[in-house]
Amino acid sequence: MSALPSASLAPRALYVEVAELLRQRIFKRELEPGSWIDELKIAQAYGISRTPLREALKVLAAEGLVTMKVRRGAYVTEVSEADLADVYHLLSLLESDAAGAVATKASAEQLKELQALHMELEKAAKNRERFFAVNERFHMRLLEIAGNRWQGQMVADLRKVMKLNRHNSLLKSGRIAESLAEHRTVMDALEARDAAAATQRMQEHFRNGLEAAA
Amino acid sequence: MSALPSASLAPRALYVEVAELLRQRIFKRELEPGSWIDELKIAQAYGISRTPLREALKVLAAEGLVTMKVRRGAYVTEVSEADLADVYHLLSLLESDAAGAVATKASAEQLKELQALHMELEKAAKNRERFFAVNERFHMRLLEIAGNRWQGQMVADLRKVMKLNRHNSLLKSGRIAESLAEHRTVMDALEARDAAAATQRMQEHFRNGLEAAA
DNA sequence: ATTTATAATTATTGATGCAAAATATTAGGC
DNA sequence: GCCTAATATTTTGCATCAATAATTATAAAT
Repeated sequence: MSALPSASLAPRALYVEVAELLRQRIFKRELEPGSWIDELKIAQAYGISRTPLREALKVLAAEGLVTMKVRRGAYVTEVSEADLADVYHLLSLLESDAAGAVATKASAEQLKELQALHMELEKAAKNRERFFAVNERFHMRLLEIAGNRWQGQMVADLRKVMKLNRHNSLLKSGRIAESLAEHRTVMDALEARDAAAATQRMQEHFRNGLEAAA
Repeated sequence: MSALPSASLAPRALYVEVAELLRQRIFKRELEPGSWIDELKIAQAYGISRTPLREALKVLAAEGLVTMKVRRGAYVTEVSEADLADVYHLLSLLESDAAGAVATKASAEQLKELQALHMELEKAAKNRERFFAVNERFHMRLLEIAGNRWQGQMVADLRKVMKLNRHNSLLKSGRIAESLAEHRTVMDALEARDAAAATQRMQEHFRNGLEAAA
């Protein structure tokens, strides 16, 4: 029925395109956790065949967003509170390590870039939607600068899984001011080139986030 | 031409089966890193269609074993020395954290289990092939006991990627005795329920492994 | 009335076919 | 003799089709 977004400049395969669309629908909770994903319905709605759709579902399964059951199709993954704690623990471990790496290896330009993102974050404090978007960009840029692509991929996947849980602490508006203050201390440590401090500040940032979620 | 292994007790989908076969062929270097994967050839060799094969390739791509290029098919991932260092770094981070968790939360039975695996490892010191197999089981069991399924999945995937590199330090026979001694110190820390020590011993274990690879 | 067995419907999984794109090959021109 | 252009072949990617398995509904028997 509805046409898919036209091919971008760098033409992606259809299954990649569909995977992205489904990701967004899952994050928007149009597809609820635990619910079955009707292949036929979605294929018809998008006006595509089931082949690229099934390939897209396997990509999402690898990311942890959907769960494949044998002969029963794909289901949106349900993330329990315990799961959320596990994911938080890993994000803390991986991102605090990355912060330490950035403190030592980042170029002056890269630190400036992070500083700019942090300023943007401060300006976005009133707009929840925008705050979360900029916050995500800051964290992912930090991982990029850390320069370990496997680490970056893992953090990206974990952050996706985190979005599945509605009790995601980052959604609590009361946390924004505190979150911003913690970010500031991380930036300070980075600019002081203090790896140990950067690691610890980032750990605290996550610990506070988890406590707010509990 | 050749028939696939018959369905096991818990029937898996064909694409899962094929993914496992390809994994083994990649680890055996029948499919060399950097080489192109001929879909048609493999599908015919296994007597299957390209559909489940393509799904299997996407699973392997998610694990990092193969790399998909748009309109150019699948290639066995090439792992550089720099990549190997990155992977080692992450394994160190994730597994040392797991060791700390196990030191505090493992039951007496679970520690006994690890102890048994370690004894098996000592007995396998002369047989390289067997040593590596038992070593892998020990490390993966540790992750299971740590109880964070995402962490376990990540370590499993990273270990697969590590196997792609021929200069994998674990393949150096000279390291076996040292590796065994380091394992012993990890076990001691676990049995002493000393989380900090367990974490540190495991970190050292990986640091030594990486240095041996360089 | 409840349970079991059988039949029908529905959905997943795997195979086949087709079109577009990329690569290789060959012919023609400079 | 080499470079360029056109053609042919190969291969990916998507769609359609067929078959197998599972679930649901229905009917019969205890």
